Amino acid sequence: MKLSERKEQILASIVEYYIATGEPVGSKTLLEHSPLSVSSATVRNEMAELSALGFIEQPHTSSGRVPSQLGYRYYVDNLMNSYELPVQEKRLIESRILSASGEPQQILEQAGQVLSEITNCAVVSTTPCDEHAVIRRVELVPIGTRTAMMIMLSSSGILKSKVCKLDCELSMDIIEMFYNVVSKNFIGKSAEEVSVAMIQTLALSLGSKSLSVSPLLITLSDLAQMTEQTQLLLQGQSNLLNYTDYGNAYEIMEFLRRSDPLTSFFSSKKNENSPRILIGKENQFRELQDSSVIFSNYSVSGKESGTLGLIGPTRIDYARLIPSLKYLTEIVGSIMSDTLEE
Amino acid sequence: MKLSERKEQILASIVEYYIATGEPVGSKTLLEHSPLSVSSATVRNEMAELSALGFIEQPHTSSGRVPSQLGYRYYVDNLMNSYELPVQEKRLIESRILSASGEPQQILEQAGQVLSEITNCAVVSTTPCDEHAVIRRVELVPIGTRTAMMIMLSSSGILKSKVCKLDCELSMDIIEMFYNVVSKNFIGKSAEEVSVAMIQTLALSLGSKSLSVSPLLITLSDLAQMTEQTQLLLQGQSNLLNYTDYGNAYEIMEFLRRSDPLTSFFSSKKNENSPRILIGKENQFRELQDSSVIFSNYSVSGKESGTLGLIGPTRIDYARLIPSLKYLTEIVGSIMSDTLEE
DNA sequence: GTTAGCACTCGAAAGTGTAGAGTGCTAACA
DNA sequence: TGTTAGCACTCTACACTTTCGAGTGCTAAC
Repeated sequence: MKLSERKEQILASIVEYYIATGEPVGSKTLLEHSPLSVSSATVRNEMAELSALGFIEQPHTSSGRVPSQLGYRYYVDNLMNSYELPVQEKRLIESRILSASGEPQQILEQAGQVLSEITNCAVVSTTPCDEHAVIRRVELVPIGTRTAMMIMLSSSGILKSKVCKLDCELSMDIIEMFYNVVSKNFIGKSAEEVSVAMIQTLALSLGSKSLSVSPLLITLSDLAQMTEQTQLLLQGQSNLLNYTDYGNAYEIMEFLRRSDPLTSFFSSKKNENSPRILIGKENQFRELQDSSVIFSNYSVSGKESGTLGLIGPTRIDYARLIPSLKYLTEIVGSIMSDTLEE
Repeated sequence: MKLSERKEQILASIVEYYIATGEPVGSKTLLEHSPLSVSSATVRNEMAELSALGFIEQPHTSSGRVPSQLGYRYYVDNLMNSYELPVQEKRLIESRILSASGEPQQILEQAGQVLSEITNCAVVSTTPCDEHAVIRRVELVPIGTRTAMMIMLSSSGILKSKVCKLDCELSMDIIEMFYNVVSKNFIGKSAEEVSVAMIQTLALSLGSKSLSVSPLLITLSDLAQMTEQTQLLLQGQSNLLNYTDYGNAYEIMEFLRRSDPLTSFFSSKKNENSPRILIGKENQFRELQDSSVIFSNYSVSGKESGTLGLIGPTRIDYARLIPSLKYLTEIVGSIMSDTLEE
């Protein structure tokens, strides 16, 4: 549906004023903050129609208007002027992210930190997950006589490590055998392929030696699983406390902490266009019905790999946040790709 | 100061009832929840004296009494019966922590998770920091032709890694030279000793080859710094939102996020007896004047290494939390020590 | 030293009144 | 026909008052 130009102007004013102040907008107030040169009565008439069409709502009979979910949607789709990040700020952001250690986790952590600061939203991000990633390298670093740290590196740059305890001394023999087994059976395989069954078969084939190697193989399969699993990072939750009249902050924070639903939600959206904006009930989660979720995927080496998302009240500043999020995903992707470039 | 037995009994009742309900306790209510067989008037007389002595306070003239900071202190020092964790729960906790990867960070993360669940407090913990720890191992894992991941392992079990980008190809030559330099100059040294000056001197001594190795050395010094730095982990903040009438939760959460003050606070207390209990203004932080902080150190291989801490309102259940915290520090210490055992 | 009784205090909750922002409708106007 | 001024009406926020009850301190008697 296409609104008249004046209605659009009024709707945009309502959305922007409400986003800025959190106060419902009356016809008079609106005129004070808009270039419109008509009387308040005219505005009232237009507002009544916008109400009837469902674009704006009244918290109570005699209060100003507030954008409805539909109103926000129309605004985002048709009226919003995206604000472009100034180059200076881009530089600043870039340098902060480059100060991270270069590992995906750390890059995301820095990016999330920056994003939560500039957006005042909660930030969620998923670690890169590439179904076609393969195990590139496995290292075994002895720590004690019976303990070693195993490190797994995947082709998508994920590094995981785990301490492994053995039942017997970790001799050169065992280490050598382990590396042999690894290079023959694991390197170049995807993490998914490393199943418990596969480990068992392998252990059997080693015969008597399997006893000493099997703790290592179990650790290896744990690592494969950890590599395969997408992790959800959560930052800036405390930002949500700043919004008064924004539902039960505790409930939202608890929901975010339970990470699983969001992780699978993001994975399912991985190949769709981004950024995606879900306003209010457009998202499926009961706990986020009063929230907006904006998310965008970053690509590592040309492949969609993970997601950065923002969560805040529906009255967040879409025009400012969307470009910020977009820039952050671009830069996260490019820095991660850099690391992996051959 | 020693109170009479009856006063002690009354104080204990007040503290316990108030901790349980959050409601100020009146003389009548107190009798309903106490085995005391005197009249409410007698209790009132005793309460008046306890007020005069500063052990309890009245939020307003005609309301029940609430323990003062001094009252809590007396309770914790003299009246509290520590509750012992049932073996079953201990088992459960242990198994959850053992499921972590064995790295200090992960162990702490699990422990913090458990602790925040059973205490309903915010949990802070510091990674182990051992001034006498030395660099045990440095590994260089090539990722691309010009990128490599460097991994540093300290004798206290800390594992840090960073991606390093080189200006030229990472040849076998360079790798070999790097390992040489490392084993000659870094292994067995403490992380503190790795200074910028030292790196520079070293680079100079390598002459023409220094150009290709120096990015690696810089990364090495970054890693040394990361190893040396104590990190603060923060969990269960959202628990704090559950306490009504508990100051500005946002302010507290922001304070916890700024981690530096707490990190240095904990480091300064590392060699003191634990657990330590700071009630209300007994701690030095303006933001935590209405909170209690309970912390306890864990030792790895016999040396005090890091801290687990709980932060909540002054009316937390000391009798229950202190044993839980104590048990968690014991188990964290023992699991970490296990990993390092030679 | 303990207790019953009583007058007193004060906060929480519920009720009342008012100011002000905002509305919808109508009739007049360009 | 679209715009506007005017007006009666609605409803919230806020301040103020009243009431209720939990709790107190004090006193006199046991």
